[in-house]
Amino acid sequence: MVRSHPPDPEQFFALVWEIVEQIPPGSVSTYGQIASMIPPPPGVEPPQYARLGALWVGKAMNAVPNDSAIPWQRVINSQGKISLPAGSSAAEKQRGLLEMEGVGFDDQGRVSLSVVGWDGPPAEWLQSRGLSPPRPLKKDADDSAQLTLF
DNA sequence: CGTTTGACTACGC
DNA sequence: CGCGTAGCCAAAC
Repeated sequence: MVRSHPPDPEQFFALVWEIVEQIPPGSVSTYGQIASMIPPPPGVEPPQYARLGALWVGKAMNAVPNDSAIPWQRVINSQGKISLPAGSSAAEKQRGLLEMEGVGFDDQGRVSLSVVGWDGPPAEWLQSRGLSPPRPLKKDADDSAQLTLF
């Protein structure tokens, strides 16, 4: 880890949560993708933010109040896997919530980001908040289905 | 009070 | 495709 918190955690977290609320059921986003929509906070250089942004989004997810309606379960890591400790009750809960939304996992515990990956909020939504379009998701978590289509 | 350990990710073997 | 590493801060142990 580097800097374990953004300069203004509360403001950064609120922005992250607002974005996460836009993720529709059955879709997932990643820590890095969400970070890519948020510009570097004042005083944070872009290279530093590139390293830390995803970690800070993770902090924001960790800080989601228990009773909130924020769909925290729809945020996973860039590999398409759940980032909570494998086998933990929290990880099981996250997987269960996603499966209830129709998100499927392969035998390695990964989702197919090319199938359920989110493409971000509408451009005007982002624009009105000074945010950027998300960086495209990796496609490595592809299931073999796409390959066998050919 | 020294160590450990992060809701991460890109990159090199 | 899987595994280790850098990044170099801070709070929990």
